[in-house]
Amino acid sequence: MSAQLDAIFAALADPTRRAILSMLLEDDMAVTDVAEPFDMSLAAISKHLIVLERAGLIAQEKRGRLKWCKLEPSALQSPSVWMQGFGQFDPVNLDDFEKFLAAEIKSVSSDAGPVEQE
Amino acid sequence: MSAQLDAIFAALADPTRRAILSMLLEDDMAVTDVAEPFDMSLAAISKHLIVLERAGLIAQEKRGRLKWCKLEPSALQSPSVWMQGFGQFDPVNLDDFEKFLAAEIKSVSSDAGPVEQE
DNA sequence: TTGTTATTCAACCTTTTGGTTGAGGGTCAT
DNA sequence: ATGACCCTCAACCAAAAGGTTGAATAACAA
Repeated sequence: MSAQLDAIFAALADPTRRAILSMLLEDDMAVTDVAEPFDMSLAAISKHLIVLERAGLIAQEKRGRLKWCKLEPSALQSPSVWMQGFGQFDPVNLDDFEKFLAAEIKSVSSDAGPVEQE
Repeated sequence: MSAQLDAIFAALADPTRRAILSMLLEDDMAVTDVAEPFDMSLAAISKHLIVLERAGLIAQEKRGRLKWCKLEPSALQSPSVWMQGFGQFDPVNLDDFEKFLAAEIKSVSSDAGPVEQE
């Protein structure tokens, strides 16, 4: 449905949220741990996570007092299919992806996100 | 860069803009012709086209008094690569795309977009 | 029980988004 | 030159987005 694509693309349009997804690619994390590298309030991160969940990009499961967040990569399939129809791209390879991911993480950490260097 | 992904995903998050892209997939069009099927002002469509152009998803070229809009499919490559890295999808095939596109157009025409039926 | 930790909720604020209308500037035909 | 057509600009508006703070809830630990 159209609204689902709306939600997914809107969720992906924010660099903080994309950075969160990249973090979750490595491991499931609790909310506080997701928030740790960002220079913004926990409540703000909590909101971002809700946006991601509404879009179906992550799932959140409460265990004890921690709420675990895990990636739902299959949610990216429909927008990916939608997009690919527009171009005659070469089949995507993981090397390209690593490159983009590295650039993304670097730029996010310098203006919006994880603060590792200062 | 991160800001470019921001702009592209944000541009794709609106169903009117996605419908415009789908229309341009079939043919280059002038602004007025792009606007014709939509139930909104020409100025609104003009703004949508500017958003799409800023994101690099279309190019606009003025010839005479008409301003032609054409798709720039290559702009979709980087976000597509970014997204694909999250899933282990099957290679995308065009049949899947046709299906999604049909559903998209249908749903857009019933709530936000081209008004063919009344 | 008391306190600490984890997360969300509620209220608020500012900026952005998506739409409107009306005026105006090019471009073409007569 | 006059007028019709194509498109954008400017000013405005309502709603949504993205952030804040402070209080509230829930689960564990002492």
